[in-house]
Amino acid sequence: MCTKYAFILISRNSFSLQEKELESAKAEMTEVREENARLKTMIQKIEDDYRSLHMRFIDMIQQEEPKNSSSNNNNNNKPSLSRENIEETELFVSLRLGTSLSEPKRDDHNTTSSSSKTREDSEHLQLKESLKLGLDYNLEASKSDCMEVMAPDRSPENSVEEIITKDEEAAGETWPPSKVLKTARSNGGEEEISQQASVKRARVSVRARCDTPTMNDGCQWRKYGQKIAKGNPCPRAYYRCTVAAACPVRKQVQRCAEDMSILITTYEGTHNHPLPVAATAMASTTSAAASMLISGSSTSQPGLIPPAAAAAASDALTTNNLHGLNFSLSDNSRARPFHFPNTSSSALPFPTITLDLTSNSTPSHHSNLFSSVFPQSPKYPSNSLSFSTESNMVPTIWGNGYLKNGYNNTNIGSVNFGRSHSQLLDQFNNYQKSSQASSQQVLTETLTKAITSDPSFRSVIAAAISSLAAEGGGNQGGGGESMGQKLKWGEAMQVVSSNPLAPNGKQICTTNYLNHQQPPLPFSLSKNNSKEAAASRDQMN
DNA sequence: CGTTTTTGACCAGCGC
DNA sequence: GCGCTGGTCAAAAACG
Repeated sequence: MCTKYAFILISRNSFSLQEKELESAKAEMTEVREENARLKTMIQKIEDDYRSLHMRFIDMIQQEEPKNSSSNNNNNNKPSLSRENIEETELFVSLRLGTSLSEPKRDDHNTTSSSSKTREDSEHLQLKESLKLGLDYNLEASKSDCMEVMAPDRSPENSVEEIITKDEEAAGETWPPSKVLKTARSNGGEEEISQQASVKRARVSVRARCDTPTMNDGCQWRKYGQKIAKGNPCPRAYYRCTVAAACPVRKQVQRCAEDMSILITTYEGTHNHPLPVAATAMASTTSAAASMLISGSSTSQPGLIPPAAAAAASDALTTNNLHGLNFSLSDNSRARPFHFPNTSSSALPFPTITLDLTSNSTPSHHSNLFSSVFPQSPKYPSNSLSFSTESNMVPTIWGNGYLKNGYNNTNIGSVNFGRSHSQLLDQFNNYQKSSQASSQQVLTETLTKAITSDPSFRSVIAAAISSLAAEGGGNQGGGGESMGQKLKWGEAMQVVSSNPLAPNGKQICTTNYLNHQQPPLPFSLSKNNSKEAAASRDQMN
């Protein structure tokens, strides 16, 4: 009797439990629908914004086309190096790209809505698989002179470090190693030397989660040195571009001491040769950041530049240097908190802008990265312009800006896109799932929203566009391909991802965001020196 | 055999 | 001036 009653009770309890679950599921669905509706509205608005912005942009390009054709003639006249004739400035742009190894696996991809976690996972996967960064920029009018400011004489006499093209890192950053400078001086290149000294050096650092020794950026590199840098047990490798014999571009590759799954690739110099198509993606990204820094620092004065000066830098990007385009966005860029430290000090500080596209989704992790990304170089204050993503759909979504402070723990002049972007992007993630909108469209919308809501982000995008234009219009045959090419970042990324092997056939990391897939092997947290890396490489081959 | 990598040496800049 | 550090060179080794 009692047993029977208990059974009935249990049954009823079980039933009520199921009922509750059903109700909660229904409530959840309702919430999701409401959110969906909100997001649709938001997307609609963003689409409108994007269209208007795009139209304005096209108009500006068309307006500037005649100007460019005339100003391009001045490229060989060292247009404004004199303007740059301040002390040599070390510029350091750090871009962080990459993915998280802890990302949801493909197996996790299910469409059930039983939990928000699962939903997020599937959303991330969908985004990862489909999103592309699509500025959708038409290069029809891309005879660019936006980089001409940085483009010095290209006479045959120019030594390696002087050959500056409208290319990635553009902006006149050169690689004037002291020895090369000495050599050039012995060759009687006094004038050139003075130019070199005046030309600012920009560094573009790409931080990517990568389990291979180097990252496939589309170029061919030859290793010429390796050093143990202070504060990082992982050796720093020095590579030189071998696509062209005299290409001055070099890069440093080093694992992050804090998170050895992160590969820090620092580019310096400008390619003096056509870039392979696969290299254009990275070139575009890095040139965007570099040009931003160059432009910003060109207006800076020793020491902290006032916000107005920083804003001027921003404005220079968004208005003057963009092909001379009036990329006139709202003027709240004045509040842009850039900081270009004292360029004449002995410390040669590196303003650092961090495009944090590694997936660091936990706030605590952000804090860690914030303070210790580059612990080995405390002397370099940095500007960190950080673009983080929450998963490995990396360049597809920019946002969730978590600051990475490049070289010390002082958060000076950082630009943080903050949670607003993150939330926005989350919303996009959700929308992406429900609407199956074209990934590129979503991305451009995302960018548009970001552009319209954040002046800093705006500047970066503007610089990216300018660099793309420069490549299209310049002699970067491989980079710009051809005039009128509809260059989309996503396409470029796909090109890269389709080429997981370096030209020399060795496996290198295209970064997961390029591959749109998880790394095949879990990254070992052991000291990842070059030998282990080589072993890993061998294993993968 | 040509190319790439490794690695110790060298150099310059900077701080003390 | 000295030591430290980052960056580069270049010979030797490894690789294909």
